[in-house]
Amino acid sequence: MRRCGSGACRLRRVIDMFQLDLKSRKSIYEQIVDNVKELIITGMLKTEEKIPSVRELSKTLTVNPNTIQKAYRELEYQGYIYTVSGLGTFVASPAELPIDEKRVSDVKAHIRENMKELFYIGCSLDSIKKILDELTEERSDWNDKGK
Amino acid sequence: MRRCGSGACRLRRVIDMFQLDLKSRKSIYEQIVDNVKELIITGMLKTEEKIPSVRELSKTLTVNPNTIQKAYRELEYQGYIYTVSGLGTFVASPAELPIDEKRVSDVKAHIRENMKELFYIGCSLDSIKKILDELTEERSDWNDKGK
DNA sequence: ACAGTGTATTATGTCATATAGTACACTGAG
DNA sequence: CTCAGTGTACTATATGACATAATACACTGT
Repeated sequence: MRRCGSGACRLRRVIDMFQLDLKSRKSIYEQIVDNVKELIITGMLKTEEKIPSVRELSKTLTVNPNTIQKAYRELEYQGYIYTVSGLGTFVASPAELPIDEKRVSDVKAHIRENMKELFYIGCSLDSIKKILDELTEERSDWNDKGK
Repeated sequence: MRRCGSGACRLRRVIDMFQLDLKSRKSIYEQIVDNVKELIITGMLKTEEKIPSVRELSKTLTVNPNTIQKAYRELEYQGYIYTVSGLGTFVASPAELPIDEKRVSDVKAHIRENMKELFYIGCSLDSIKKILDELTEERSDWNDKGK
C-alpha cells in the first residue's frame, strides 16, 4: 500500500515549511498544530498525503518527540489528520471533518473581537473588507490547485 | 480634582461586567486585559473615566491585587489606560493610542487565519461576510452612544 | 494625620510545557 | 521470521508563567 504520494522529496519540502519561534509565547506544540493546519487548509498538504513521522519531524525541528506527538494528537482530535499504527500519519479528508458548531461560533467570535480592535485602533471599514476580498481571490487559487 | 464621572454607582455597574472563567486556559490577567479592552472599545467605559482601583477590583473579583496590577500594567503599556499615582487609573483617549503598525498587521493576519479555517470547516463566504455586516451595524450604535 | 491610590519586592505553591529515557505493539520489506 | 520504521504509552525531571500571600513605600486629596 503506497500512500506517500510523490515520495520523500515532496515530504522534505513540506517539512522545511515549518516555522518555529522559540521566543514566541505560543507553545511549540501549538505552533506545530497551527503550521500543519495552515499547510492542510491552503492545500500544500493534500488529502491522504503522508506527513512526517513523529521521530523524523522531531529530528528536523530539534524538538522532543513527545512534543510532536502532542501536536499530532491534537490535530487528530480536531479531525485534520488520521493515523495508522505502524504506517504513519495522513491528511484526513475535509469531508470527514466533524461539524463543530462550537468551534465555528468560537472562531467567529474571535474574528469579531479582532475586527473591533482594528476599528478602535483606527482602521477603516474598507481596509478590513479588503482582507475578505484578498482571501476570496486566494481561495480560487486553492481550488485551481485542487483540479 | 474630580475625574470619577458619575461616581461609584456607575463604577459598580462596570465592575459587575467582568466575566472571569477560572477554568479557561486563558490566564486571569489576560482575561482582565481583554475585558477592560472590550469595555473601552465598545464605549461602556468612556475616555477619562476612572476604572476600579487595583485593591477594589481585587476584592470584587476575589483575585490577588498583583494579578490586577499586572493587567493594568499591560493595558497601560498598550495605551488603553493611564495612571496617576495617588489618584487612580483612567481610560486614555483613543487619539493617544500609539499607531502600532505591527499590531495592526498582526491582528489582520490573525483574522485571515481564522477566516481560512472557517472556509475549510465548510462555512460559506456569505456567512463570513455577515459577521462584517453585523459589526458595521453595531459600530453605528457605538457612535450613537458617543454623541 | 489619614484613608485611598499606584507601585515594588520577596517568597511560595501550582500548573503547563518541554525534555529525557524507556518500553510496547503494529506494519511492510527483506 | 527478522528488522527497521511507525504510532503510542509511561515515568521522571526541569523550567517558566501564573497566582497567591504578605509587606513596604510614595503619592494624593480631604
